[in-house]
Amino acid sequence: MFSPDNNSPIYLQIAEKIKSDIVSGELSPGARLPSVRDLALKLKVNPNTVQKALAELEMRGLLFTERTNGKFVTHDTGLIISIKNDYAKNIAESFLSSMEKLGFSNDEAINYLSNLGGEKN
Amino acid sequence: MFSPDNNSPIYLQIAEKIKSDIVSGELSPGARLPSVRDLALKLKVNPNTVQKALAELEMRGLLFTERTNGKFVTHDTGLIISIKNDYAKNIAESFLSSMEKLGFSNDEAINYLSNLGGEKN
Amino acid sequence: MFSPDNNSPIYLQIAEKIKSDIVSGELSPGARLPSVRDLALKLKVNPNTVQKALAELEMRGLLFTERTNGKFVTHDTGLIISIKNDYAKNIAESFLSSMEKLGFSNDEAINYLSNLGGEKN
Amino acid sequence: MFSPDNNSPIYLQIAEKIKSDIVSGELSPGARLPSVRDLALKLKVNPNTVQKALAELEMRGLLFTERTNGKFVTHDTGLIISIKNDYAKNIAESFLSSMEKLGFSNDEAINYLSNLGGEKN
DNA sequence: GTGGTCTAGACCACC
DNA sequence: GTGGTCTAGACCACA
Repeated sequence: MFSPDNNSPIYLQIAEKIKSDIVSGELSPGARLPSVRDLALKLKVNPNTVQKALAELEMRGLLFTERTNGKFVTHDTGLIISIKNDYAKNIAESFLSSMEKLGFSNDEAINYLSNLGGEKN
Repeated sequence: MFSPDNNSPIYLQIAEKIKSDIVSGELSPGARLPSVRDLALKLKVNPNTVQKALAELEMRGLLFTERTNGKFVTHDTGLIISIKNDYAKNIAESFLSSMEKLGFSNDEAINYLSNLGGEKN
Repeated sequence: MFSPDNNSPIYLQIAEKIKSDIVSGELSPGARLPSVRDLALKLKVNPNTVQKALAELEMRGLLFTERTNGKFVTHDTGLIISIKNDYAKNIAESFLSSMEKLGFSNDEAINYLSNLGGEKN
Repeated sequence: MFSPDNNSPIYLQIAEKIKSDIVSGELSPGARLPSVRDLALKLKVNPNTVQKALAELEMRGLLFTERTNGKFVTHDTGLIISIKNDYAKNIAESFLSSMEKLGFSNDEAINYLSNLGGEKN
């Protein structure tokens, strides 16, 4: 499920996946996550790895823990939206900056994207 | 100059920098690079690190070596362009995919970029 | 085991050895290599040298790495075969070209080989 | 003319070229070579490099020097033939050994060569 | 002075 | 214990 692929540590891949599930609404505010053990089984990784991934998200406030009961998605939709925007901004800026390094101005980069979408497969 | 920043190894940062200098035309085809030792001094890193960075680029055909004489940018402008396009495509697709994970459609992602540009310029 | 012999750097000798173990089937697809440190001990060279050798093979797709877990032979048997054929072709063409420089036609070169075999076996 | 290509030092490339010219008969026994200076000009390399190449061949007895008069191909045709055979043997054995590393038996290697010749472009 | 190789030894993140 | 990165410093062949 999660490849021990080249660059990115597994726990971050997992955290990323859950984060995008939350931010894109696939995991609703207040939803209960499967237990660490179940997640570990499902993802075929060490429970410690899942634990580390969830700790990451809890630190950022996207999850909270009810002792003895499990881990839940935050109810704070404002936070979710704000995190979503932060990420979007980071991704967008990093995109523009990468393209700039290749010699594309911002406008050229955006045009490139539009054309790419047009040709797509 | 090049710091052991977050995630990316120094030698890759150096390789990236030179790569973009080549594809953006800042380093012309056939241009001679500073010697490995000089680069190392300038970038304040170990010569081996520079060596590793340049080996990366040589592998991809962006550089070639004249033994005892130095390292040079390839004369193959076709290759340079093709590599530039490859990179642009990868960057663009990875941008769209990241944004999609946040719940943005391709069009929304592009719009987001345009607005971002609007705010900044 | 691997000596700084005439011309070829140690790391390439190591890479060659492992490459031929892979293409000749001595190392099966998916097989796990000994750890970099263990190989270094066994071959009596510095771990960095082994690292460099394996990086060569990883680049060509013959190996892949699972971080924290080890290095493995690719499962892509098609690739292995294709690389084997590439090498065979290079070796054969370089043989014919070398013999041609000595004044042997292709047929003469092949005959020479056959007779050589005859004497030895 | 002679590329400062990757692996092989220029002086060896030059020595090889002259050696095969001698061994293949293109340079007859007793023939006078162009002066070191002329060769250097023609090959666009440093005279020292030519000097080193010729010294190599002189050492093996393929050339001899007449002071004030120039360098000449040896008259000893027996030596030329014997050197030719030595080289051919080395090349052939190294071919078989390389192919063996890829998993080809001697017979398979020879067959491979024959087929390659048949398909040739 | 040019690139290239190698060692020894240290440190890091990850699992 | 796994791979990966980096440094410092030495040595070599070549031109």
